[in-house]
Amino acid sequence: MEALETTLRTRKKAATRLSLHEAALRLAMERGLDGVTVEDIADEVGVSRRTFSNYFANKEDAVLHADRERTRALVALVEGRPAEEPPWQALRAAASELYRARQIPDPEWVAQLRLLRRHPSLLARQASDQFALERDLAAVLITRGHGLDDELARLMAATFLAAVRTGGVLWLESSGGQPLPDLVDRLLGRFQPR
Amino acid sequence: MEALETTLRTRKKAATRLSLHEAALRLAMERGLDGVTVEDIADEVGVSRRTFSNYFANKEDAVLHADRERTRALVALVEGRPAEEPPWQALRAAASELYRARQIPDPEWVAQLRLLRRHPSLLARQASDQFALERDLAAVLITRGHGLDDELARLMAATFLAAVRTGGVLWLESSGGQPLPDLVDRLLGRFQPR
DNA sequence: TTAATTCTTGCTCACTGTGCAAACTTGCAC
DNA sequence: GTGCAAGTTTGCACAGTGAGCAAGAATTAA
Repeated sequence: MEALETTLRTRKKAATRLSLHEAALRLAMERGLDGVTVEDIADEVGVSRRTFSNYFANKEDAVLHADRERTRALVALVEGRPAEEPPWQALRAAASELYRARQIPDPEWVAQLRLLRRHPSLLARQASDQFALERDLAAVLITRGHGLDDELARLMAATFLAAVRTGGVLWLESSGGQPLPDLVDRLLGRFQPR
Repeated sequence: MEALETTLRTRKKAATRLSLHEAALRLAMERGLDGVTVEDIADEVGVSRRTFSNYFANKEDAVLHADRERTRALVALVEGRPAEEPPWQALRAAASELYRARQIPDPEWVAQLRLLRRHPSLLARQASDQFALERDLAAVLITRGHGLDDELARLMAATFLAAVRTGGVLWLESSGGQPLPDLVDRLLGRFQPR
């Protein structure tokens, strides 16, 4: 996982993408998503509007870049869990790992959650991203065995992601009254897979 | 439920909205969503582009109109279930009722599902619609009592809608090998929050 | 150094979403 | 029916968007 191909070109691309994402998030926080144009974001980073389009299809995508990556990471974590672990337990453990891997509450993450609440169009994109990964997650679960059929795998993946998302929402609504990881883990514990 | 306020004005509006929805769905089926402009849809119905905008924010919304209504109906059905029914059972029953209430497979519904599969942007909107209703559904569940706390209610609502959505996807993938209602009911029986 | 590959940019164009004001339609009370 | 209030449709204008294309710049591999 460390053998990232890291040529100058690759690094520059990653940096630009990250900058665009950060600028998008920051500007959207300051002025609201509607108060920001694609051009504003591009200007902020010092690239052309056209270049922005080379990286992201629209501002929503730019804002949600980190969220997408997070979900991708989550799937990878599930993949990395010990094979003998039962599916639902592996999912719970992967979620815990995800939270443990970064400072909580990650300020950027919180900023994103807040934006999500105010802007339904963001929610829509986020969901779309998650759906795209539902398939992948289900595939990972099936590969892990444990006699999971396609149907149950899909259902678990959908349920799991819904629970994680709901955790975020609830946590934000409760103004962080309790640690996010605990909340999510409790939610995940409230299911009875069979 | 029958005492619909039905003035000419109201009926005309409903008719226009429905026509726009149907035109949007039909054209999208014929040419793919990207091959259809808002103007095409408006022309088809004999109304201006501006008027389209008075009814729907964009073509995705127009295509998904019926889906939105369906989910709304589902929430209403849950609300109508006997109070003594435990929450998850009420949800299952409501889903059954929803399917029973119309011909299966409803050709329009199938058309929509097919479009959803081909166009991620539709998935995004659909999700957004469902999220909006998750809150309402959770509220209904809480009103029904049974000692549901807010957290579990939200989790149940999210899980339930995810399962219903997954049912649709799986059914479509399996080319309708089994009746959709049965599939969804089995899913709902396999996985439940407690 | 050179040639090939990849990335950035500006230009253009069709399409979109919305504010606004003028016409038009409908509802309702007389 | 007439007339007025309330609601609806339309055209117009305008800023913003996403994508194709080709010229030029940067990076890579030789």
